[in-house]
Amino acid sequence: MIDIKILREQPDMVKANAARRGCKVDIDALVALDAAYRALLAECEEMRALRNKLSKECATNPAAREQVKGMKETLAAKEKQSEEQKSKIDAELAWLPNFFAPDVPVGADDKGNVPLRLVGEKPQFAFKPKDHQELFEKLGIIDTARGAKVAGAGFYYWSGQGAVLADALFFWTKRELMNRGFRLFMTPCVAKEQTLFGTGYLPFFAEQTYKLANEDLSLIGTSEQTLVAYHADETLDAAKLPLCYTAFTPCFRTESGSYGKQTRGIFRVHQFHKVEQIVFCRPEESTQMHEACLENEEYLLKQLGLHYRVVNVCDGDMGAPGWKKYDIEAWFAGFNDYREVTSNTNLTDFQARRLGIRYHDKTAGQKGFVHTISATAVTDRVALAILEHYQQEDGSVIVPEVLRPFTGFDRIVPG
RNA sequence: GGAGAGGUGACAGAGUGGUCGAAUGUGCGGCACUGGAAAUGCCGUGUACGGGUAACCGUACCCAGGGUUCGAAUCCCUGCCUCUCCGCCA
Repeated sequence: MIDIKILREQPDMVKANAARRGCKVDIDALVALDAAYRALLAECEEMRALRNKLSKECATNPAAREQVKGMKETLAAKEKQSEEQKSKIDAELAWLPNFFAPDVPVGADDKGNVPLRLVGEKPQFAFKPKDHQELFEKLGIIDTARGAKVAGAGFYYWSGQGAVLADALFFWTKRELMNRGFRLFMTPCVAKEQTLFGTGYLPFFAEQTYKLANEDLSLIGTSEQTLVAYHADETLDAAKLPLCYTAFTPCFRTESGSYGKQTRGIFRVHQFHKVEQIVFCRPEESTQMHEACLENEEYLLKQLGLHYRVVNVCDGDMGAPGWKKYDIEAWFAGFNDYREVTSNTNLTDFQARRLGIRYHDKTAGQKGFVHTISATAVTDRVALAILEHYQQEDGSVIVPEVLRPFTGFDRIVPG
């Protein structure tokens, strides 16, 4: 949600931003509606002030009672109209996207993302590297056929050494983040509509969510939803900021409309697993915290010995809530390409406004909405990158050293 | 799942139709006292929206949504949540 005052004071800027983001809201009509609403609201408040005044006289003055009675219907009608205008304004406002950081590149889709740096070495193979699907079939560590049998296409099982690898990866990641000041959570895996709205997933990504029948609940698409909304309607003490939270949860996405996109293996699925980084911070800190989260992501990938690149995501590839976003694309030897493994967005006050997450600096007497950062730490995709990166000619996979204390083995072998 | 109790400001806790945005206590901020502190005393201390350069003014908010009434924290209905007891249960 953007500040409606910006809409009033700089409608042209809002209009330009909406155009750039492909937002179809009629800004001029919205501005006009807001003006009409405020005029009507002033009328209502005047009438209420008069009513309150007369009501106090009722005990001693019967004439006042008759006068107030006469006002009742008119006031009720005006109030009803102003409420209708307000909800219409809110509904439109909910569709307005966040603004962009000045350094967000222009582009139509992910091809417009700007690579910032390459890190690590591309692994060299004396043989033709397999993609992760070939590998897990050979190793017997991921089972998509049985996933489909039990839950449908897009679901899968990790099993045996593969499940241990994924488990070790997630466990290790949580420990690393805790060492870097993150508080670990286990969160609900379902959330109310208000939560999805507040975090900016609704109304923008409604088709992506699994809604439970006959309940005001959906499966979470990410623990960002439950972690950010954790502080909904709260005022945080600025002295305690930034707050850095992490959680591991499954993430459910319908992926409707994404057929044909990188569907081989389990790259794009209905359920994946993620360790998340969430930061609540003061507005002036958010750029720095955004970079800090990126540094955490890079640290993890470096420790795992993976080759990757960092890209500055362009406007055409960024969701409506985002102000600036970095993706990290790891090298997938079997695909012979870089593919997104993590994503890191500075949402500024977009979510905080919707959820009512404020901060109060008592010493400076400063108040406002916090900024939130939402960044991946690792997901299953990182495990897939490990498989492709560390594969051997015989189809076995070497386990990255940092994970060995948690796997208890240093090589995944067929079996 | 059954039975009961209850949801008021940062917290505790009054208030059962009007001058209540809300007593009192604690906490917090300021001042006084002190060599300094404790204790004590005095003053102040919610949020949002609208209007105003500002001092300030108005409106709304006592879980949420409806209703009764000239007027609702207070009465009625519905929902949500919490607590206690019983049952069931990983």
